[in-house]
Amino acid sequence: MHSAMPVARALQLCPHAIVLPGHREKYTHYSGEVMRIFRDVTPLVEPLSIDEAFLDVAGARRLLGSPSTIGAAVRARVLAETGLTCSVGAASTKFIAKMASGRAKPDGMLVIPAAATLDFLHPLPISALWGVGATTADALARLGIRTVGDLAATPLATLKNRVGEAGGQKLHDLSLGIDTRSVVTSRTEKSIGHEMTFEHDVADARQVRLELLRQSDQVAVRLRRAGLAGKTVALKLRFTDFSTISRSRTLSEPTDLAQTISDAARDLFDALGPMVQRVRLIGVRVENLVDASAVVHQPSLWADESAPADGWRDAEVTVDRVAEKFGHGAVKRASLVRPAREHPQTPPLGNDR
DNA sequence: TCTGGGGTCCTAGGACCC
DNA sequence: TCTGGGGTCCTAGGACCC
Repeated sequence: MHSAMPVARALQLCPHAIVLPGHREKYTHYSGEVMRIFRDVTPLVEPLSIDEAFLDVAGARRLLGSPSTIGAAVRARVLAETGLTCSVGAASTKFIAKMASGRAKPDGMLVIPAAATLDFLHPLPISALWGVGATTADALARLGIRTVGDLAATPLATLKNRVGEAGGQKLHDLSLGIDTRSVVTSRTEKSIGHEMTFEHDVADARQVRLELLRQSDQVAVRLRRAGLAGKTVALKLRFTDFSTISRSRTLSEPTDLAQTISDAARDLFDALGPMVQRVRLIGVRVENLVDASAVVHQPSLWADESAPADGWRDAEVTVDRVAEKFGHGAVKRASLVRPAREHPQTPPLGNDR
């Protein structure tokens, strides 16, 4: 058995295994404790996931000692204060440090001095590189590239040809130990979403819509807690045969409201037409996040019942038609194709609507 | 081997603008 | 009337990570 293995598969291999539920709150709590210890060492901490972070200790060396001294101290403190073991990788770049910590697992430490970087890197299989998964490893193997050393000896143009512009450049740089990224302490979230696999695949569209409503609500709550609003609503569907599709719509302004998110998600779902396959998973995600306090709310075209009926209704119909035909992103331009003089009764719509 | 839920980043094509 | 090159935005899909 190994990590990320489906429980069903694990039980096949090990029928007497005892399966325990997860405890997210506990993991979040301990994550906070561990990150606090990291921030005691240096303020330059970049959390990478719930249980890892980059620490820039360049400025702390005079005070705290060599990288291996600092690493040993961090490991000792985490164990003493949380009871958890952890692994440390130390190197002159983030990428090498990350790979070193991977080689140090479990419960170990590996320090790679700058001068030893290529000796450490080149014998490793390419699959050990951070960012190289099964697909990329296969594609490179077809070029006869198996180790990081092989990669370093491959012309950049060949790599770009095989795995794309950005991917090729990244692989080339990494194989030479080049990584100019610095430790970034604050990163803003790019998207917030929820998804869920049904217990049994679902054939009833109403049940799917109900779940979309629930997820939209959860996403909206998380957006508001984070003080964020998002402009794009994305729907994800996975079917019985595991095929997966996504549909998204960009709104005319960012939202953190469950109703707006849910309306968009439901529209995207309904636009797919009648369900031909049973649904295995659905998800709602809001992307293009911005600081909610920066969002200037335009008067809503749909909700304002005090507006002169004719003008609003007229505009509403146009906007609905445009949105239906060209997608919600096109609504911004809708008002531009209807000169105001043709509709003198239409109230001002605001600058960009 | 029938495959969770949270994310990030990249690509490619089309529409559109200057 | 047909044309280029650079750039942005939007959408769909996919690779990858923990």
